[in-house]
Amino acid sequence: MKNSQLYKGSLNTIVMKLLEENGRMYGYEITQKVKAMTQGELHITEGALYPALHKLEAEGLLDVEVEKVDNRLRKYYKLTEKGTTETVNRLAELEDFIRNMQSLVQPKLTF
Amino acid sequence: MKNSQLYKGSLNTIVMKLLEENGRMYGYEITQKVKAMTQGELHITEGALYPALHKLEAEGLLDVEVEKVDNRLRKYYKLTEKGTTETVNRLAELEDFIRNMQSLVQPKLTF
DNA sequence: TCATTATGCATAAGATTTTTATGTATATTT
DNA sequence: AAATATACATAAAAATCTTATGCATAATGA
Repeated sequence: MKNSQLYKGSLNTIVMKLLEENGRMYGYEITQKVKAMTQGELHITEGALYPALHKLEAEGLLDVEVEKVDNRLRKYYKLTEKGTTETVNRLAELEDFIRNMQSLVQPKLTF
Repeated sequence: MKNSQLYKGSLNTIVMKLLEENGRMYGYEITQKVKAMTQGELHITEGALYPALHKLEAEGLLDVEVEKVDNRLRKYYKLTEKGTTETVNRLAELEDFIRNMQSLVQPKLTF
C-alpha cells in the first residue's frame, strides 16, 4: 500500500478503526477516506484491501450488506460485536507498537 | 517477531537504527538489546533476524566482521556509508508512518 | 461523441517478510 | 549431568502485499 514496508500488517487495524468511527463503509470509500486523512500519502490498493475485507468477514469480525447505488454495486461493511471487541485489542496493540518503536528509535527522549 | 502483525516490515529499520546508535553489534546482541529496550515486549526471532542481516549486507548497507570471543563465533555488523544514508531515509519514513497512523487512529486530536 | 477518468468490485501470480521448526556448537548455570 | 544461555544458520510454510489484470457503469473532457 505505498512504498514503505512499514505499513505491512497495519491494514486490518486501519480498516477496523475506520469502521468503528464511521459505522459502515464500502471498500472504495475506505481507500478514499484513507487518502484524504493522510493528505494523499497513504494509498491503499484494491489488491490488498478486498482480500483483507473478505478475510475479516470470514473471521467473523465484519458483516457485509450489498446495496445498489446509481446502478452500481456497493458492499457495506460494519464491525460485528466480536469485531468491535477485537478492535479495542488491535488499537491497544497499535499504541504499544508505536510506543515501542519510539523507544527504539528515539532513545534520547529520556529527559 | 511477536504476536502483533504491526511489527512486520519494521525489522530492518530497527536494526539499522540500533547500528547507527551503537556503532557495531552482532546478531544475538541485537535480540537482547531490543528485548531490554522494550521491557521484554518485543522479541526478535533468529529466523527473522539472520536472513534480514544477510540481505542488508547483500544490499551493501551493512559490513560484517567475524570475531572469535570465548571460543564462540560472533559476526559484528556495522553500517556502510550507503547504509548510514539509507538509515536517515528509513527513520524519516518511520516518522511519516507513525504520524499517518496517529492521524488515522486518533482523529479526535484536532484540538 | 469518443476517450479518459472515476466509481466499484474481484482475483491471480509473484515478491517479500516473518513464523515455526530444525540443526550445530560452546559456555555457563543449576 | 542436565538445562539454559550464547551464537550462528537454513528451510518449509504462512501471511501480507504489489502488480497486473478483468469486468461494468457513470461522469467528465477534449
